[in-house]
Amino acid sequence: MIASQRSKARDSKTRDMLIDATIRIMVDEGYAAATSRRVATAAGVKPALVHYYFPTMDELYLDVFRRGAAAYLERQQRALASDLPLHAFWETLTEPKDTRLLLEFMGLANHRKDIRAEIAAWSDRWRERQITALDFIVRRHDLDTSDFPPGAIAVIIAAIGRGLILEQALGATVGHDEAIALVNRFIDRLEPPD
Amino acid sequence: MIASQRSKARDSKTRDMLIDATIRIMVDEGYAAATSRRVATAAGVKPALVHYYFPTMDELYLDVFRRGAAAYLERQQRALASDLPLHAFWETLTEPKDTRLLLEFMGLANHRKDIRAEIAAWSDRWRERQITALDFIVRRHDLDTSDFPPGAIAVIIAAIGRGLILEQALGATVGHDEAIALVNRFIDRLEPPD
DNA sequence: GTCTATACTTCGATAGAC
DNA sequence: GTCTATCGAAGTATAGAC
Repeated sequence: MIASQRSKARDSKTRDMLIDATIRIMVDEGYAAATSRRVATAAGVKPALVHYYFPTMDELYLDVFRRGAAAYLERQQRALASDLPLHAFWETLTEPKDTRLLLEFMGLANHRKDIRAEIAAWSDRWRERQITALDFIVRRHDLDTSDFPPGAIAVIIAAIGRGLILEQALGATVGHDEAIALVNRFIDRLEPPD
Repeated sequence: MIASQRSKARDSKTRDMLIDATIRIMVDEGYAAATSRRVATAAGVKPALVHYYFPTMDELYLDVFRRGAAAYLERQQRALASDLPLHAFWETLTEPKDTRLLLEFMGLANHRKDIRAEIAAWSDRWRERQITALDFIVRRHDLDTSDFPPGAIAVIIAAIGRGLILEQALGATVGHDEAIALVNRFIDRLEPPD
């Protein structure tokens, strides 16, 4: 095999701890708080070790993102293949921790241009799978795809899920309960339970 | 008057230039790039002057936010008082620069907890005015507020607007045209032009 | 693999000349 | 009001001992 001697120690407990620590800090305090020193301290090691595993901080961020992005895609695909795919998909979109992390990476993308392309690529990948599944769902329930364009639905409910999480993080929740109820009503109509 | 000798030079050309520079940097490169040195350079002055007008960086950020927030509220109210308030409101939500800046502040809120309360307070203020106006719109068009709960509509279309801007910043636009078309269809139905 | 030690940069902030 | 000069803290990153 050619592609397996890239970086040092692809699978290592310490490496995982550094990644976990980075996630925790990004979610709790924002991407700007995830410095090499902070990450090292949170993982219980010395700063130099961060650079042993990740020569630059961008490589750490990219590794964190890629790992999360792949796991997220798997979860999404599981949701979209479940009994009530639309309901399950909506649940993944409102999972606080994952969504908060994704929002931080979207902010980081604006700050570190090198990382932006990676995030954009994964966003498109997620979106395309969502559209494929939603298209199937709409057709299965004998609905018109021009009344319920899968692409539009994917964009919209993802935006709503993230918007709710974003505002919740601020502590601003006026209208949230009503919005959630409305989304649930829509989802139940498009994909009746039972 | 008592409350007018707070900080130095409330109205000053240099002060305005610093605020403008901060906005520009935050929008283009993210809040983490808006350091005292970067802001000073962008405004064509020396870093010490930033601290003359804004003793701490948090005070600069708060000033930028408050100024933008107040202007935004005015624009929103103008939109909500126009001929087609819902249409006009939707336009304010998809204005790229303002929305990008707001999203940066939402990220900053996660990084600088001192600033979070201010943003949350303004979010609630915007939202309440939106709900008041939407409630009026829904009733005027003889629609049922239980079919179109104003709070839900406010939350949802704000989330969609921001979501579109956020993804556009990444360069991820799959499904956006369809989503915009669907929103426009909804808005036209709820508030028919002519 | 993990550490100590260190180099170099950038940050926020202050003192004091002009 | 604006600058020069400077401080101490924190940032990324590297060299080299263990």
